[in-house]
Amino acid sequence: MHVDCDAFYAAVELLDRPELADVPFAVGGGVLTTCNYVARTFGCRSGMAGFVAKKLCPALVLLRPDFAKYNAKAQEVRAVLAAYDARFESASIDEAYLNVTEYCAARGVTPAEAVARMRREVAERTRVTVSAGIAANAKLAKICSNINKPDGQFELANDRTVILDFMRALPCRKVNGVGRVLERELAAVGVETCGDVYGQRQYLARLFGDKAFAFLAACHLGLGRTRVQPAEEYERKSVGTESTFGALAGPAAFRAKLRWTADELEKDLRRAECKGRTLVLKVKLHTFEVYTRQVVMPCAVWRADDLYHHALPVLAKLEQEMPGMVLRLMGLRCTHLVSTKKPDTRAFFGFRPRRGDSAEREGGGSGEGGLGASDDERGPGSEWERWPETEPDGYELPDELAEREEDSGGGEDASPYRRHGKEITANPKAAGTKEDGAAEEEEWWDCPICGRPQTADEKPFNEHIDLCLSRQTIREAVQKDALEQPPVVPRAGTPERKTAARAEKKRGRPPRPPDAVDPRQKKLRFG
DNA sequence: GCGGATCAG
DNA sequence: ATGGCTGATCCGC
Repeated sequence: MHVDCDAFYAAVELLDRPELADVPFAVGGGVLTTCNYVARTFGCRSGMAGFVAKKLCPALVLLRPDFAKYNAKAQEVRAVLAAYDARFESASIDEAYLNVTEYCAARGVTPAEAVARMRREVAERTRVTVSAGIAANAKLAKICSNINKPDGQFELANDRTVILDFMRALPCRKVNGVGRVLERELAAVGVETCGDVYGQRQYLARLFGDKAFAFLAACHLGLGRTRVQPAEEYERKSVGTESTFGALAGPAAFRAKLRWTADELEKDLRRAECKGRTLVLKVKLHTFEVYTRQVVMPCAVWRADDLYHHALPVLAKLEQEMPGMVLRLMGLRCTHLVSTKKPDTRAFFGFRPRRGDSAEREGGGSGEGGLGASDDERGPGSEWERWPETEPDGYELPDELAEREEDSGGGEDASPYRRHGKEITANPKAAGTKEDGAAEEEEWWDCPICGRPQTADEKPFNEHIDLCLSRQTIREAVQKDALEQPPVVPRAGTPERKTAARAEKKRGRPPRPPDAVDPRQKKLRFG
């Protein structure tokens, strides 16, 4: 099931300020209309630029957003959701996916009954209305939650024929991951609904790539992921900050802005409890052209001084490339993150992020990128996420796609990181349930090499130290390497250190047949 | 890997 | 004349 709060920011504001009920108002940039006035009059969707809305509706009252308030309310809503699926997945501040299979089985109720009850409970406890979609997978549920909005629900039967009929008439754009661009490109080849995909299938892979084709095929068939997991179990991949300003020119001004940006990024990295080994500089010219340039740093950093120090040459080079450039935006982003958090022996080397399977995830995220067509772990009753053994609909899949048995796809729908607030908080306990078992005081031993707390257990602790020592050695070697011979073009067959590191990295991973090559293991990461 | 581009909220 | 910010993925090279 997918739940979506109705005009969330506006709804929360309305609780505080009932006098707004009669006036058209919006929060922040987007037009969010509990008042419905702007929406009805101008037929706009919830995401309209504030200044555009103001032009259309001069009486519009724009409120300054108060994210602390919205987050607090979101937690209230989530506390209710937790009673229906403790492992629900927050997709953003006002959206979530729930698997209510167990809830329904345990109580002998239908999904529609459970969801109706959940929506009633949310409304009673939080005074916020939510809409919900009930369907066989996340992709369908997301679409369905928009059908009877606001304050409604829609169930799409878990039936092949019903689903195929539903998809046949569904405009591609309704599917999460199909944006403006792809919509237009598809329309250009006669594909406007998901049903149209079938007729044009012979062209699609060539035109849009295998990933997009697999994604579109999944759209036609109504396939999507069925796994739902708490947002905090997803691995964060980057932390960045950027800001827009009036026209900015000149090296001195650039440096000042860069310094400020680095300061901001340090704060964000601190909050995210991580540091990064790759630094990406982004600029937008006054002409709105966007450029990014990245640099790999010798080690992961988080301090503003270090960020600035490494970004400055990148900026200088950009200035050289484009003399006299005038900026309207500057941003810095760290990727190849290394956690600076407390936990956990296994996660330490980035081998296996806590949940134990993220290393297995691969592409297929949210964007159009979210074109991942195949799916997560197969759960019970999840045959719709599986490619049929034979292709009854006549798709001829490239082998690699058809055979993909593992893999996650990671979801074509909203990324769990998008939350308008950065931190990803753990799911709250169910509302109305007692605080069972206060989290026992955990004990940690600090590793003498990396300084990170480890579980206070002798055997894993010693194993960690072994690992840490070898890792430290490799890191130092690589760094020395990088410093001593920067311009040397790597010759084939030389770098035994890399080989060693790669072998090292495999440790702690689940065993894999010796000849099976996992392309995802290519990356080297040092923390 | 890098850089550009698309997408979502 | 549809903006700004954060984060993710995919493609071509």
